[in-house]
Amino acid sequence: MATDPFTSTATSTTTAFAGDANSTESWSARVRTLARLGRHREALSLLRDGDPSPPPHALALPAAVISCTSLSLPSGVAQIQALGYKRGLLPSSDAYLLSALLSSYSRLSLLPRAHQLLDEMPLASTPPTTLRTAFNSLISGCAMHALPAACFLLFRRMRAAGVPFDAVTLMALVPAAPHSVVPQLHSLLGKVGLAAETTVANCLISVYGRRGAALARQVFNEMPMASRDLVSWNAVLSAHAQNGLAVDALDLYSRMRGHDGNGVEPDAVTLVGVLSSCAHLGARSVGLGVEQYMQERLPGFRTNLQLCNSLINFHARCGSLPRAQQLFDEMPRKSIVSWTALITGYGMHGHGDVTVNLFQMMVSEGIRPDNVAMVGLLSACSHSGLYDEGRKYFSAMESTYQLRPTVEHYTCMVDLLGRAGRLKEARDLISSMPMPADGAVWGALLGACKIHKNVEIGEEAFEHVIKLEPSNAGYYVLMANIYTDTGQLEGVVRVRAMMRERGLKKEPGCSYVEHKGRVHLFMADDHSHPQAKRIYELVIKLEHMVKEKTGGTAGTDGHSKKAPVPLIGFHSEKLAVAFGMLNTDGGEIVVIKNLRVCGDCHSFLKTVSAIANRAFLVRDASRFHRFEGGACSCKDYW
DNA sequence: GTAGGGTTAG
Repeated sequence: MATDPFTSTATSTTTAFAGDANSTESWSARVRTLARLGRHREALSLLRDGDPSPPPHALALPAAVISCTSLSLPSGVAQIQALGYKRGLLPSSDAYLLSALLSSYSRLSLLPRAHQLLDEMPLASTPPTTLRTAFNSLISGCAMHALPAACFLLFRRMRAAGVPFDAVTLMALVPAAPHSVVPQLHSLLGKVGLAAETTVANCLISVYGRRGAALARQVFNEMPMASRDLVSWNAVLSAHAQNGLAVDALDLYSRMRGHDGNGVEPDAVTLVGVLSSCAHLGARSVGLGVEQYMQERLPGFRTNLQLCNSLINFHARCGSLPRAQQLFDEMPRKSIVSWTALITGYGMHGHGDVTVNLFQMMVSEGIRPDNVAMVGLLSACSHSGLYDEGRKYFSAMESTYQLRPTVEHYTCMVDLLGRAGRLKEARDLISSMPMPADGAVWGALLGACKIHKNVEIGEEAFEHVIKLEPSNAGYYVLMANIYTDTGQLEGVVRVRAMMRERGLKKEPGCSYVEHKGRVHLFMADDHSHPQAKRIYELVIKLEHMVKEKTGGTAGTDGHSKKAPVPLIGFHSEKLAVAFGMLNTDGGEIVVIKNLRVCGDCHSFLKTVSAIANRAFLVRDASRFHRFEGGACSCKDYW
């Protein structure tokens, strides 16, 4: 191979080793320096072509192995190995060369050669520390190739031969281990006094974090403050962000930046986790603060694909869709994640047409959709009422894109069919699923029954959903609302009794608005805000104006049609909007809400947007509603 | 001079 700087002179490897007369640094040391700088071709040329006096020092060889590995030159590695035997460094006298070779063969997917090399080492006459690093290298190699059984077989051999293990051994084993074994390794680490080391604790935090945040948090909490480094913070923060504990993730972020952080500065990894949590919560001010930090302190962030994707996702899901689009357009390189973030954002805003176009553009750029992109597309179709497109893309999953629909895709389809009023079809789709339906699927059907006031199918969905998620209060509330809407008060009483028996409380609704850098949070019927008096006065005034304008039937939910319409409590979004109107003169008021907007608030906000000539952008639990001029961007389809 | 920790989208 002409491009192979090492094997091209295969016959002269031992005679043509180079020196560098002009350097006071020994040329062997220069090989190492060049390799360390990533100048692998130069390192190998020097080793191959220079004046071979003095002959290469043993310490040049591991560096050369690393260079060959980086350049994917297995034949070069083999030559160095041959040289190692000739010089008596192998099979067991140079621990560094052994480690480099074992790791190199693993990285080059030549595990049998690595095993062979290890097997050649004479157990009795090799120093235990050399054996230890050799085993560590190969265990790490097997872990790299996701071969847990091979890792543990080596570990067992190691212990049977009386070879000591260390933190490196266990840090290779922990991520490879089946989850049930991790606590055993953890206690082994504790017994030998290694669990407190920063790198070991970090490894445990990240592995525990894959299955919930509790154990990850425990390890983090048990670390002495001073030994927590950036990686410790990143690992524990990500553990929370990835397990849906966004509030805790943001709490950790603020602790990290404060006294507890001990001067640790967030990096791109930190910010990816923080932005993801902001996107989930709708924590606009925190996310915008992160963006500012990136611009000031991480000038290279635009070349960091993951970080850019997180920022796009944040903007797409927290209100500034144009900013998301702008960032997307400016990206030098996009991945499917970038596309999916934007697709999902347009979907949440109800721009189904844009979503479908984006999806087609993505495909025409040669990006094959994955399951996540399809969830974004299908849920966009459902939010926009694109019934035919939704069905088309669902069936294209298998026929065109070779993707097997998951339970989430079925959930989107049940939602799509259900919203379109095809409740029986939706129910039949659930029965046809090749996998067991989960709570979300039945919940989607239940939600559709709420929209279409269908008690019969609603009861069926309810029965299933409470078996699967007995403690999710939202489903009981949905069922009770179906009974309310259809005038079946005994049903309401029955569901409320179930909730009481099971100790379930409706999750309190809350909304917030940001104003002048501060977050103003409102709960339903909440009087704690300093401006509460004025806010309530405005809501009551608006209620009266709305009633006049709509002829006294404000709610669309069929709430008591007779005589004086009672105010339907003071839902948090009304309070938040009123606060926004009192404190700003124009422009859009952005409200983030934890639950879905109810029918009454929805028609209230539509009418108020016309009366007051203001625009409200409300992000609820599943999408955006933009109220302007008496209408909502969801076209009453949500 | 060798082996070794953290990352996004529904």
